[in-house]
Amino acid sequence: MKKKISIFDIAKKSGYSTSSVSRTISNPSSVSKKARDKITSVIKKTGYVHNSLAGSLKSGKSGFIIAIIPTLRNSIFTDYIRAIKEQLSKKGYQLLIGVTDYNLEREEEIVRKFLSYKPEGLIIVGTQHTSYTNSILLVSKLPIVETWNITDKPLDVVVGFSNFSAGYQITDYLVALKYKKIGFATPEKSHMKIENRSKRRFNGYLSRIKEAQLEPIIFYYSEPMDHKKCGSEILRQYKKNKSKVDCIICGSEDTGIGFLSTLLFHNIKVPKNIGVAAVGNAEITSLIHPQLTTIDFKAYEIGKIAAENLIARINNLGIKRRIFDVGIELIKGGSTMNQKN
Amino acid sequence: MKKKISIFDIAKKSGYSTSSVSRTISNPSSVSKKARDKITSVIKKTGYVHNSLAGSLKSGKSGFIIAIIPTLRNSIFTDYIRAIKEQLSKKGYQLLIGVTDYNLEREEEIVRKFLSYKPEGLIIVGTQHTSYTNSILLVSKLPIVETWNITDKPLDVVVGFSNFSAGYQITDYLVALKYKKIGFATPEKSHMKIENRSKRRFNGYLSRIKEAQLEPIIFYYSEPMDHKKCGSEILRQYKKNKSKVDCIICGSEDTGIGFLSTLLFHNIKVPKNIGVAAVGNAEITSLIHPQLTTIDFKAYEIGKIAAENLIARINNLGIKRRIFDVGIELIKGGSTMNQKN
DNA sequence: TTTATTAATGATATCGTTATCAGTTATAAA
DNA sequence: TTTATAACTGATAACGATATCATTAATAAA
Repeated sequence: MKKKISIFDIAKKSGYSTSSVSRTISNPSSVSKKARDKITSVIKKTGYVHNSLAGSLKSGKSGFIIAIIPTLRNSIFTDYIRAIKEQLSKKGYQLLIGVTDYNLEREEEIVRKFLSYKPEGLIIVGTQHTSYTNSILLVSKLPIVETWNITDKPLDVVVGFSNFSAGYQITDYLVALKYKKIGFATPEKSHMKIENRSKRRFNGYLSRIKEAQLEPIIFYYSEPMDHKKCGSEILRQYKKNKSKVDCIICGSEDTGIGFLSTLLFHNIKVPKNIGVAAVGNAEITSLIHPQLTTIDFKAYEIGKIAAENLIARINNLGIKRRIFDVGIELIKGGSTMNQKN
Repeated sequence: MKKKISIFDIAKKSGYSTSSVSRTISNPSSVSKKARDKITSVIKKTGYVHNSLAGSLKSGKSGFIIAIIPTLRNSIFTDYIRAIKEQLSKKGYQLLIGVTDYNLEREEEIVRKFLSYKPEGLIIVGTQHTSYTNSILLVSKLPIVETWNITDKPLDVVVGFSNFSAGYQITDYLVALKYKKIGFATPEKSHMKIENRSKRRFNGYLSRIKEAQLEPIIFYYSEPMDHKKCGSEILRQYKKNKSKVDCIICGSEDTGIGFLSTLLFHNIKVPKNIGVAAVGNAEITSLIHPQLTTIDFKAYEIGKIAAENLIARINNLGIKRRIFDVGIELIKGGSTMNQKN
């Protein structure tokens, strides 16, 4: 059994000290060219592989960043992770991903487990956590960025948008289009235990509906379900009394996509027979024909800004702002009628 | 500045040795209930967080698994990662993800960097690597699973499917549907530098076309492009001479989706005016109306089997099989005409 | 009761780095 | 040339766990 090669072997073979070898690896410019060249060539020749674990142990810097998300099933979160990953890679940080499945207890477990990797920072989806999660995060004194939901009192930094505003704005657009009977589809009991996003979107809708002096029309569906099932459940309710509603806002992009494709499948014309819109966006909404009218959450941007801020915070660059509202974007698709100018 | 609490502090405060504390953490059943309870309570009280890095250093087991993928932009790879992540989490392994952007030099860099985390295994997309990558992987003696493309001589284990067969099977289906003028859209110069997947799919098509004594009709588009641009480029070529082709197979799911949605946007009826199919699948293809006829690669399954095999290999469970062909699945959508029985 | 066996505990060396500090050599200033 | 400063190098002690081996306590067998 051959013993593994360590920094000592490189030191011996190159005629320099372990210190110089270590420096050559982590900060080459602090070593003379002569030494650097010699050491580098020995490393190549021997096939030596640096051990980051040992390095991190001594230096106290692991280079790990934790990102905690509810699921990998939804493209908004994979876009978000992609943004984070890109930013971190640029700066040499390693990403560790935890998936909670929308479960706060699972989140707590993950946080606990992941803290043992001695991360330098943490990005987490949501602003609501168990009290134990909150306390260990606080005690850890780690830079933390909470994301998606704007809150007044973040643990540290928060990057997101207002769900109320999302619901409000999509409704506002439909009101402007002169829809008079605007419905809203929302899960009966939100499976989004992590936060009551659905409820907030719904409240935004309600608020705008009242301002317009219209009647709220509510469609409930039970979760968890896949796109298509949600769609057919809403369709069933819609069919019961078509004249009562001229447009339906789906509380999430998944539901919107499912509902729209269900309508198309049943040859119900959109937007001629009924308008469809959704709070939430995904690449796919622009590929369906007609394109789905949505509120885009800018998942990528949230991830990007969150990661940038986390890195700045880790490196103690004076971060003053603690709340970043990245806003939302209205995407006007063909699934609702055209604006009359 | 308060000193950080270590296993020594827990040992002292609980009246047991560091050995017992360590055992309580990593193998509780090897410690008496009395000791375990005492130690556990001290850990809770002090808020002690275990340091996996130090543990890994001594034990030589990091618990890290590396997965290297070309991109996070494509849902087939996020599904694949999700499968891997799920399997690894079950067994307590940590996933580190590297993204190559379809670049073999980048892949080499990533492999080198990631080996410094002393992973216990590696799952990688593709079977073609730089010679340097191959050599460090071989030297590392790590369990390795290559994925997606079946190859005769894997580095270690390979899990995937045959691209030739994918091209062949979709063509076979269209032939069976009595299409006579079947076109194939493929990138002029594949941006998939990592392997010539496109070419292999195309060869599968050619092979079946010849057997059917039909004429091959080729559409080239230039990459990299987004879905929609590919779609309109193919549309342009199609429009030049509509009578020459009654059905087009797109070499990738992205292109298929883009082409189909472009056709719908231009009010060209599918499959009435033209049939559309694609090699490759994504959740979205079933949500578009009409549903896109595709060859599904079973991304999730590849990831799952790859991870399961890697874990088995790490734990030295007798793995005999080295090549896993997970096959492919024909999804019959409405974007091609119905089978005539 | 005595002996054999098993379960539980502890002392200590060690994993492979880097931080720290001390020492040496090279370069610039006087 | 001498002195001051900067650039480079090296010896050594950690970082915080766990593996190993030795020891003691508890239980079963004789």
